[in-house]
Amino acid sequence: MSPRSTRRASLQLARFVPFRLNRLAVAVSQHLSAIYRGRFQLDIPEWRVMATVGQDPRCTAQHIAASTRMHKTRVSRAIAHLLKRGLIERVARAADRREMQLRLSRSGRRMYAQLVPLALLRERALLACMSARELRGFIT
Amino acid sequence: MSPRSTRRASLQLARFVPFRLNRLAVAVSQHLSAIYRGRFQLDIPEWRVMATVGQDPRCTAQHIAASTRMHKTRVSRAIAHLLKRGLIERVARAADRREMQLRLSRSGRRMYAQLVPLALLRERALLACMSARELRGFIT
DNA sequence: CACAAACGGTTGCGCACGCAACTGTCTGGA
DNA sequence: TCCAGACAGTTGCGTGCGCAACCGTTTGTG
Repeated sequence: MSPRSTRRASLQLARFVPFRLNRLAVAVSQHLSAIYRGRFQLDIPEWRVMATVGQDPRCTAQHIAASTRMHKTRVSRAIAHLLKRGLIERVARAADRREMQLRLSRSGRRMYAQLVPLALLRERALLACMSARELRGFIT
Repeated sequence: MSPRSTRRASLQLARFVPFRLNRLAVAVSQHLSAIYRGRFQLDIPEWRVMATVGQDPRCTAQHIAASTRMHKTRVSRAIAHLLKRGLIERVARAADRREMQLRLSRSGRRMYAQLVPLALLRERALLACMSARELRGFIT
């Protein structure tokens, strides 16, 4: 019988699934974050906004917050940075002047075009490495 | 052929594995964090220190940092809190007066005894829910 | 034996975050 | 028609974090 199911259960942090899940996610996040920052000077919230706006050209801050599950203030500040850098543009919608429609600027589209294949490449590399080494052994 | 492997690859954030991994980890973390806080008034770094010290009664801050991969300042501050609350104790080691040996106090052991089964219970519940719904579908 | 480098642990500082409160806009009753 | 409540988005504030610099201790090499 494994130590996990002996009479008096013991807790080994290194085997505790929520902990391992978090550790893995942090490692992956930091890895990608370093790439985004080095290549595009984007942090993760900004990268997510770029990715979301790029795939849905009529999206709004609200929509980004909902689909990425980021806090609306985090979204707001990321958008502010991207606006200042001229990577995205904002148009007030006549139908409802509260919400602002977001879309990539010309330079934003240029960045997005580089960003997408790089992200997909990294995802593939991680999955290749993970599904063999990590993900298989992760649950067991 | 799936949209992911068409000629011009597209990036859907909601399908992007690093993003989903992070989202899942955050959700699990917040779930547990709320429990730890509500039940024991512990945040996550403090909880990790309790778990590590509890399972290795001659451990040191250095050891905690290495095994949990937390930054040493984060560990230091968590230890400071737990000391102030009297949940752990610290003894200078004669062999090397730089490192401090950590162990649970009486009340710390009492808390630890409640903490372990609760954590294992939550892990089991999460795995039951995840391996069916999330983890299976996560990779696909 | 001495001193520079390494090491365990702490602290000052700047920064990103979430909460709560705010502004401006829209909506649905009474 | 009007106004209370909801909603999109922003901002002030307190907090927790990581970096870098620090203190005291140990180690190894001349």
